[in-house]
Amino acid sequence: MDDRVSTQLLNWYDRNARSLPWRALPGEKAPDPYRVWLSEVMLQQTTVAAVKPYFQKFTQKWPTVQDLAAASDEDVMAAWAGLGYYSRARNLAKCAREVAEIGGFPENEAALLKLPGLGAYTAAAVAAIAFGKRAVVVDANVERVVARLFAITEPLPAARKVIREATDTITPTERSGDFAQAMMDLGATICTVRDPKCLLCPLSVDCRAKEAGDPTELPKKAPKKQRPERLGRAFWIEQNSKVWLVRRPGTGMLGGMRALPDDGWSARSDGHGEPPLAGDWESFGAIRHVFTHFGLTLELRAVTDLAKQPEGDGEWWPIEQLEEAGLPTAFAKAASLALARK
DNA sequence: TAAGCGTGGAT
DNA sequence: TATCCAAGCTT
Repeated sequence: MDDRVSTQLLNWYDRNARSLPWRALPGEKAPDPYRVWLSEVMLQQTTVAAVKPYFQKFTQKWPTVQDLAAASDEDVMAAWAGLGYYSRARNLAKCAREVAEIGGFPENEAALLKLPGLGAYTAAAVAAIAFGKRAVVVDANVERVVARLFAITEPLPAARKVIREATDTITPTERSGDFAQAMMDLGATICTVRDPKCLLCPLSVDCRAKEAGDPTELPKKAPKKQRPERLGRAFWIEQNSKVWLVRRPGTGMLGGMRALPDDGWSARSDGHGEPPLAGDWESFGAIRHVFTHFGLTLELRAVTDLAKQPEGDGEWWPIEQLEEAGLPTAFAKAASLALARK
């Protein structure tokens, strides 16, 4: 049934492919590797809807990988603000410089895998989509489709190896990039987590989960542990219509991003509560934000009458232009508390 | 292998 | 409101 699966799927894709900004239109030549790579990195654990405006912004600002390679870390991080998983932005800039240095993207999967920010999925996807290489592309969509197609009942993540092997058996030699995108489109629009549209599925004839009854039972997943809660404080230090912003350390939580000074909630459990300098601090309320591995209540404390200047690595930022600072969402929410007071 | 790492939309 | 989840990578 292997050939039938890929044939059916590619026929379906020819009629139903989603039109996306980083895709070549049907009949066009292969898409620009830079755009493929950029979109794939942005799409890591991120929805198509969230990526679209960022992809537009980045390709407008930096039309080629050479342009991106020439950009400062600061500008790249600020442009990425709000998209999440900020190590992607750090690696994006690093990768662009490596690629520009060697004169273009490597075309084979093994070489792509060595670039920063490209793991098994992204290296395979770029090799297949941008360079027409046969590669076994497995993302969360493919995991779901394949687990159902082959009725693989072992829970994730342990099932990854078996799922990859099964995907290998149905990946065609020709058009493996289209095949990968077709699998992802199918997973996103037909073979969905809840309420799969089996009546519209080009693979339903071969689907063992459908045959067994309820495809939504697959893939099984290991239970996840509950999310702890933390309490932290951010500090609004204002003077002459400017606010004091710091640059967070290059690695770890929100690494490399501009931020309000805080009391260390990201590096420990609760923050220590101590403001960065002495003064007459006032409470501006609190916001709530949920990260992947903990929930945060973030109190905002403010001082506008400075006894002495803040010290260390930071900058006075015009409050009128706070949008352009590129604050990650938790701090952007906190800042909105201060702005609401004006 | 498991944990750390964001965010917003859907349900 | 709470939970789940998305075109995963790094250490």
